[in-house]
Amino acid sequence: MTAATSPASPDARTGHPTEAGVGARSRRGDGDRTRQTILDAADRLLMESASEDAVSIRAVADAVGLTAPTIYRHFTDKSHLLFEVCAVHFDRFDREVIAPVAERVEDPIEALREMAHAYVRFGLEDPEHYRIMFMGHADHTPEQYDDHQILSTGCFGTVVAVVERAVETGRLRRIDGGPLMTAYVLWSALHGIVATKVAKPNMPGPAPTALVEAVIDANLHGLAL
Amino acid sequence: MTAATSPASPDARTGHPTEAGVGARSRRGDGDRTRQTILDAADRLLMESASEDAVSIRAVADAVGLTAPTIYRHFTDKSHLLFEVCAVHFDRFDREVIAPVAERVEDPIEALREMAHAYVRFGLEDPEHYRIMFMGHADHTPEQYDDHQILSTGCFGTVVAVVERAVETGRLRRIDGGPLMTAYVLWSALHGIVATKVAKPNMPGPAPTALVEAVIDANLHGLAL
DNA sequence: GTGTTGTAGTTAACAGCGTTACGGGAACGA
DNA sequence: TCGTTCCCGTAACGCTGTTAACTACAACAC
Repeated sequence: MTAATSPASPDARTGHPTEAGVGARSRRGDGDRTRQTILDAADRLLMESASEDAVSIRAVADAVGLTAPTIYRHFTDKSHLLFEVCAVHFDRFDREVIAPVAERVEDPIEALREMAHAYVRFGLEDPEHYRIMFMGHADHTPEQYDDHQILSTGCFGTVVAVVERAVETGRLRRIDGGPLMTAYVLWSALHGIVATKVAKPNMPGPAPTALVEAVIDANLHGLAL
Repeated sequence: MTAATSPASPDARTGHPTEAGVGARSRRGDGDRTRQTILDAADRLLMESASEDAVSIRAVADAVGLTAPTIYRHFTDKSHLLFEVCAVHFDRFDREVIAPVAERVEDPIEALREMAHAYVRFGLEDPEHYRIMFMGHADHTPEQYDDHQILSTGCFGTVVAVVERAVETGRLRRIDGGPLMTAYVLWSALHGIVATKVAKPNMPGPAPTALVEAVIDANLHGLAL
């Protein structure tokens, strides 16, 4: 990568951190910088390999020029590392995509439609992140991501708020279970679309974009005659 | 289990196969019986442990009183073994649950409603089977389950037929993409419900049954006012 | 009865995994 | 200068899926 030093070479004590590597032993307070370097490397590995299996502790360690046990000084667990990597993506998605739509788009229906497309686009962009966050075994999930946390991470609250606005302005029916249930209904369908495409990218079927349109239309206007 | 021999003991050459074990070396043509024994053991392990990780090749081999490499004489791969285990469940579900509903229930709408509930019930009954079949990495999927096969396994064809009947009898709208698209819309929502509950059983939210009702109602009558 | 063949099984081993125990050295405060 | 603290490496454990090489034995032909 860089010309200065061969990055992440096993025995290179060449001095300063390389692009992705750590290089010489970090200073006393530089643990956090190393931690961030590890996060970045894991993120990159996860995106490039598109498989959680390829992101082994040893692979991450190699990528940053450390040894495997050192990772455990910065992260308690492999699942903690991976979830933190994914949480960054989900947080940014909520902050930079969903929240702006909620503010920008006046019409709640149109806002929901835009969010739906953005959500599916986001899920399919880095499928492995989506898989780890929403499709992984609960036993492999760190405690802090259990239950409510994983929902708030997934921009669910923003959607509920928009649904509430739509119900209050008379754009959506009020169903049993309230706006929360409505949000779950919509989210389930979108999650189904993403989860299918993430798990089986080559499965035949309609293009996600067309399916999202159909799902929204069906949920809004109904399929029955 | 049985009183005759200690099942699956490492060195027991005591004679006849035990309940789950193979026991004495099988005859020339008895390879298929051993194969089935392995399938049953893997199925049982998968249901009891509720985790694919617990179903290691060695664990299966131990359960039937064989050594790990022997498994490879009957199955080319771990994924092939697991998928065959799951395919049995899905086939039976289609044959014994979905198909009878399609025949028994005259009203296509009511049939779809019953199928939807049955589908979710089935998925949550043995979650690990559902996870392996529909939520696993495509790279871990044996070739013969790729693409169309996995769809026909999942009772999709039966649903499409019912939707077609509903459209032709004027019970459902004809949407862009035809009955196939309608089936995908409905299936996506159901898959979303099951996939969420399979991955995160403790996640807060409405009970699956209530959610299924809400999803069906929304898709039939629409949420918009 | 005596090979021969093919099947079903074994043992040993490889490469990789997540993870832990332990030790050493550099950087800091005193 | 001493002692503490933080960062990291080496070695190792027990597990995984999988392969190679070999053995035991039932079934067949002669």
